[in-house]
Amino acid sequence: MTDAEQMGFRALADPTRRKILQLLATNDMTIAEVAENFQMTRAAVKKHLTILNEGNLISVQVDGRSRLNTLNTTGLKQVFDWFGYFDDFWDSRLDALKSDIEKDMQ
Amino acid sequence: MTDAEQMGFRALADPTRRKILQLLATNDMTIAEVAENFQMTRAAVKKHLTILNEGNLISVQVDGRSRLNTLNTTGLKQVFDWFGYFDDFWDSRLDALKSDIEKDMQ
DNA sequence: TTGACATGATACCTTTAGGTTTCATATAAA
DNA sequence: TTTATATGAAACCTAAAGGTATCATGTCAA
Repeated sequence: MTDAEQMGFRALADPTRRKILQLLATNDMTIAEVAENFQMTRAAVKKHLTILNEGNLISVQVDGRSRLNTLNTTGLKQVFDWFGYFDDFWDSRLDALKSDIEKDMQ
Repeated sequence: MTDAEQMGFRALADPTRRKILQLLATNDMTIAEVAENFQMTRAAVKKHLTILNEGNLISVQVDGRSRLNTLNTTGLKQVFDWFGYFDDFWDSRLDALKSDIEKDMQ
């Protein structure tokens, strides 16, 4: 069983899936509604939604014969947390940038 | 030509490449040094480094016959910025870090 | 209860990814 | 100048990814 972090990164690697997340950030949508936004079959979109779900990036509310896909921040946070490893590096680069700016302003 | 954001996400999708970035966050390394940390051939590691470079996640300093791979925050930042789209959905460190950055930039 | 509709699921195809092996090239050292 | 060393690069293999088409299933409506 692949770990959650890996599933998240894998899910985010595809541009269609990232766009789906952005769509779902605006509105919860059924599979059919999501599919309207792409030039691929509903089956293909369904596969992407499955992968997003496995990465905990979306969750699904079953409502009769339709399923509403909603954004799930759990997976986003897991991936996001990975970046914390670079906080120090990041901050020092940020400091460098800051002093460059200050130098320019003098 | 694929856009920079996509190259970054693609580069981060592989666990070996993420580990390489963590190694390089500690020390700049030659290809051979990076390869010592994995059970795969140097050629395979080289491929990973190429993909990381294409995603602007590392940069390379040529030094005679050896090449020193160093972390490049450009690509990290590009990927990181993508998460900004979801700011409204969470209250995580993203908001904290972003406001820190904004404060520093003032 | 019958038919339409939203989705699930499987088989299949093509391209991309990740890996190996092998050989070429450039530079450092003897 | 010769030899060892660090890397580049190409050919090749296998598995996974992303897509299609097709059919099955569950649910709503008439």
